[in-house]
Amino acid sequence: MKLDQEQQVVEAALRRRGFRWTNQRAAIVRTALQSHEHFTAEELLALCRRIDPKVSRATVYRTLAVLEEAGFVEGLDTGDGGRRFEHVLGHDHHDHMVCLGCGSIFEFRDDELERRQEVAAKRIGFRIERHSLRIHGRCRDCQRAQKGGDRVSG
Amino acid sequence: MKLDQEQQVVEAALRRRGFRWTNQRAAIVRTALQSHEHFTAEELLALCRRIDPKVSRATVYRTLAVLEEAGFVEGLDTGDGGRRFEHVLGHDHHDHMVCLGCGSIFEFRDDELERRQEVAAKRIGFRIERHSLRIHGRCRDCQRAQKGGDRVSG
DNA sequence: GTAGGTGCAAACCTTTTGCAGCATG
DNA sequence: CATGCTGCAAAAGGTTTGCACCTAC
Repeated sequence: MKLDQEQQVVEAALRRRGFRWTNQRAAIVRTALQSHEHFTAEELLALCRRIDPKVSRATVYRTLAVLEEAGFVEGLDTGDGGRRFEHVLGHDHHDHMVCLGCGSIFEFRDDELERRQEVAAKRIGFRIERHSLRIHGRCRDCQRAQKGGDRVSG
Repeated sequence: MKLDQEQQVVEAALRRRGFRWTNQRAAIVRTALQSHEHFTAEELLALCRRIDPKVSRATVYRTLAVLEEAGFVEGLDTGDGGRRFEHVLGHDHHDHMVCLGCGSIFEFRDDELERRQEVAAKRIGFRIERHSLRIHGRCRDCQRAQKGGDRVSG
């Protein structure tokens, strides 16, 4: 599925829900769809402003909330108080491993993992809306680089 | 293991790392150990002040950082920008479901879940140091309360 | 024409920091 | 008695909100 087509999917979905389709939203959606990185709200804002320099921060946040609610975007806490987002159109759901050495993010998916979570939730009558599994550790390269260097204090 | 004993474990560990043992830290550690809830920094501050009314917010944050670093406390993002903490002395590892309706936190543990993560990590040569699985959704009670009220707009 | 959306700036909330004074080791 | 810790208050992120204006439908 290509960009224009994806954008139309989002547009249609939002309209169907009674939202208006504004230039700002078009810019934001298009920018988010184009990004194959995990972006912050601030980064998204900067990128949007290349298309339309007067998109405001507030609109980016408001639109991200709409998109998240509609299921086109997923947010993940970075662990330092911030959040990053990714669009999920054409992606399968996946989880993340974050390298503490270099900050790289590795995506992975395991159906059994998903299933076990459903089971655990069902057991207590909990309805899952979303989840975030973040595994922190060291990627292959950083393990190699770290050999012999264990910290004790800052 | 009882409270005094646990507190001494923490004290000894911090001293060993070269930290001083102050009244404030004693109050904070004791309060954290006593709490079998997931507390926010602000809540911890309020509780500490019952023991010692002049403990400052800054000290609570600074001490939480030390405790987290030392592995006595674990922080978890609540998904709304905030964080909650729990002490891990005498606990097994577990994951969390956070209710978006009422904020309740449910703990659960699934060995297979842990195992699958190890497998996924091994597949790409990633070494896990820690992970956090947070499931966000609605608890049983909040699902009931929400029935029939599907939002379309704010 | 009228909701709903937008921009701006200020408010918010949680966490961090600079600095002078205090208390621990 | 030196250094690390503390309290205060201000600063620093990141996100939300009030309000008047604008625009899609």
